[in-house]
Amino acid sequence: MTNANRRDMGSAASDDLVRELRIFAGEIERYILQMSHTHSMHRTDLAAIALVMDRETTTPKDISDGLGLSPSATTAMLDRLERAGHVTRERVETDRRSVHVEITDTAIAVGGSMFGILARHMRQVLDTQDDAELARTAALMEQINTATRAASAEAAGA
Amino acid sequence: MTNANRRDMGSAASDDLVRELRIFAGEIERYILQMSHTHSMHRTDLAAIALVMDRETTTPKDISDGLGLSPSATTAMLDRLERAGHVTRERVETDRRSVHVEITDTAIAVGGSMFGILARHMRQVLDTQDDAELARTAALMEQINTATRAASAEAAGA
DNA sequence: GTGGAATCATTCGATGATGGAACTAAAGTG
DNA sequence: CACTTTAGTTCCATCATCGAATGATTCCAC
Repeated sequence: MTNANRRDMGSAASDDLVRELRIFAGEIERYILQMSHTHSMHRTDLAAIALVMDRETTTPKDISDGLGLSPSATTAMLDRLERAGHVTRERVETDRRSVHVEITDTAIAVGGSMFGILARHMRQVLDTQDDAELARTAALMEQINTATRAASAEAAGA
Repeated sequence: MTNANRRDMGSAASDDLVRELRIFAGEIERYILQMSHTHSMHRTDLAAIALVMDRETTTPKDISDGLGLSPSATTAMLDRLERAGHVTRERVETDRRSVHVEITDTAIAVGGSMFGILARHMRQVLDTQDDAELARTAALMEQINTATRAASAEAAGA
């Protein structure tokens, strides 16, 4: 295999992976949309719950920045989520202009039931794979997630 | 390494990957939300464009089924997309109750520019990886995408 | 061929998610 | 201390979405 051939193969495999990741983003969005209807939850609400779960500490400003919502839309959404028992809000002691948003066990349970069908289908695929391969893929996805988070931050600043 | 250890490691790697995929779904959702605001496009519109691009042939019913929208919301959205020059609609010759939805070059260009920042960040990660590893990961993602599509179909039927 | 049922996309009117303006409370700065 | 900035909320207008109704088309049993 010459260097020219190696370069072509690298760029093809890389492009393939990017394309599959793009398709995954579309497919899982559609899965979540289906589930949001089944559970009568608006999908922006679900996005906010996912953000609160993925971050260590969350304020309304984190949510409005992260999802690109206006402050007033964020307030209205947190009102909905609080009414539904999915989040709690508490004034931050060190900066009383702000509020700390916490996820509830109710929201975690709803989230878990939402991914039940998907988890079953995914398990069928993953159980046929080599364990060391899965570990390497998980490590790669971790790096890709960091890159995606950096891209979001850059897009938010642009 | 005993069988008991191997079993634990396998389930841990599998769980790690599922978790990273879940995180990826959240992160890329937030990236897309940022971009939808930058480009003044509603996120449901983006989801519809992605669906039309990922499927070979699309009708309003495919879109309303796929995204869980009502037929009337689907019509309103296609009106928006058509006005923006992102899709075209043509009556299907073999069944004149229906409409065939086609993506335009304009939409493809907008989609491309939307993923520019993300593509750059991802390229930095992928360029450090072994090519054969990328190819294996791409193949695994392809299977995961098929499983996700099956899960959406099951969720839609439930 | 005919009548009725089913399918498909659209129109219409009501509901509620979202953004912009205004506001209050709190923190930061010179 | 006075002024500016930050953070979240309230109020009101806009528009995305839903359910009901509609018209056109296709399917199916007789």
